Amino acid sequence: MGIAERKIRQKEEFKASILEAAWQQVISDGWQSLSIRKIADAIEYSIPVIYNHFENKEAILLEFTKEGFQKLADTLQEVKDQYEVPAQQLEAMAHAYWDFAFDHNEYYQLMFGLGIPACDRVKQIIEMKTATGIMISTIKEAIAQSNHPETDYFLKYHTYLSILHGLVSIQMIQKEGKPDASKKMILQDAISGFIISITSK
Amino acid sequence: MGIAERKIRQKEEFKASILEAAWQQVISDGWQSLSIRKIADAIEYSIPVIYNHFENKEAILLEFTKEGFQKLADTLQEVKDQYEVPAQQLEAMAHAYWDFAFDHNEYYQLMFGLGIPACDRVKQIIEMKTATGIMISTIKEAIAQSNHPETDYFLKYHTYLSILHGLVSIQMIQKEGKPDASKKMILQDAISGFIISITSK
DNA sequence: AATTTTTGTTAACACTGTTAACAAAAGTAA
DNA sequence: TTACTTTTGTTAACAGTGTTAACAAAAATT
Repeated sequence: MGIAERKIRQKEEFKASILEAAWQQVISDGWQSLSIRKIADAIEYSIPVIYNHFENKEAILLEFTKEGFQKLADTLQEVKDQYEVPAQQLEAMAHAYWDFAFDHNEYYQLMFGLGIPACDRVKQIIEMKTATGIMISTIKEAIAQSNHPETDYFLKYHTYLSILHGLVSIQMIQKEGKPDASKKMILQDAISGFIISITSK
Repeated sequence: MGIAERKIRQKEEFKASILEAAWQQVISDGWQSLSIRKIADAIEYSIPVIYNHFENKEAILLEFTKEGFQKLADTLQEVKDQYEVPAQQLEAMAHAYWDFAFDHNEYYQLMFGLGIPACDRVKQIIEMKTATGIMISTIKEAIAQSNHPETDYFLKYHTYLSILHGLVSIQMIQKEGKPDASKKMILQDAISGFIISITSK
């Protein structure tokens, strides 16, 4: 009986079409002006059908948040694989992180900014752990090869991520769109300082 | 004729009472659930009176943002004055920044986070320039006394602020309330690395 | 005392997210 | 095919939001 399978397939397609319409909204007018009504309007269905597929609006945004972390994780892994030395990996990943933030502005804002972090549920985003896992492992490797292998890797990871997020978000507040290449010097400056603090004393 | 003066005084008081009611709302339920209606209810007036004193809701939040930057500037200046050596000043200011962020959580979220930074108007907050001015001048002094007086101070300032904001906001996303003292080691770690990058090669 | 200005209110508009009540279509069983 | 059940979708409403136009009341001015 392929009938049941067709049904769940259609359900998946419907869900995807909702997300697609929602994403269209997000990239054209920002996630703040995303509304259930506009989504319903776009897919030419009534409002409550959306609630058959998503518990609420937050669930839709959560979907994008997950997507964002998955994309970030993929990007980081890809970049990491292009190098051998942990220090080089950390530097390359920092630049990739920066590029991701500005190339996928909407994702980044959903993942971090936005003020509706739904702090409780943040830990339940396993895609986030994927991304952080890649960073942590690289930090660990860098520390292992350094002159101070007893260094607290979690502290260093936290520092690494904070520097990256800080640079990105300060830049985002001041300017919209991707900043010019000269602004990347700030990233280079901060991240090389960080790497030195690990590799050598 | 003290009559005109009384009027503007009353107007000021009214404005202040609006802000007070609003702030009460903010600290009890967060700025996201602040509403004009609740304010009107609290001050026992009808809704439109608020619009006689504030252009819109954003103007009210902007007021708090300014207040926040002013408080931050005051705090930084006060801490800075307790030290002589720029490097020590930078370190102390970093800790003061951290404490401010968590002691005045609501202010900090309005000042940076929140996703409604109203990017256009951000530059018009002169209180922000006051705060950044204090940091920049200290960075300049630190660079002047270093072995590399030709270092780009604006780049270093940007790095300094990014590290601080990054540390704070990452911490805020993961936990609510003030983090335990051990978490401050991360700040210590990052900021001492930064200071070394200025003072010595 | 009449008139203008300020101040405040009521009521509405145009939006939000969300849900209860109900109709229509689709699938199942006799 | 007919009767029944389940899924799917719609209409209409509730409870909110920011904002504003039209109007009444109070205060100040002439």
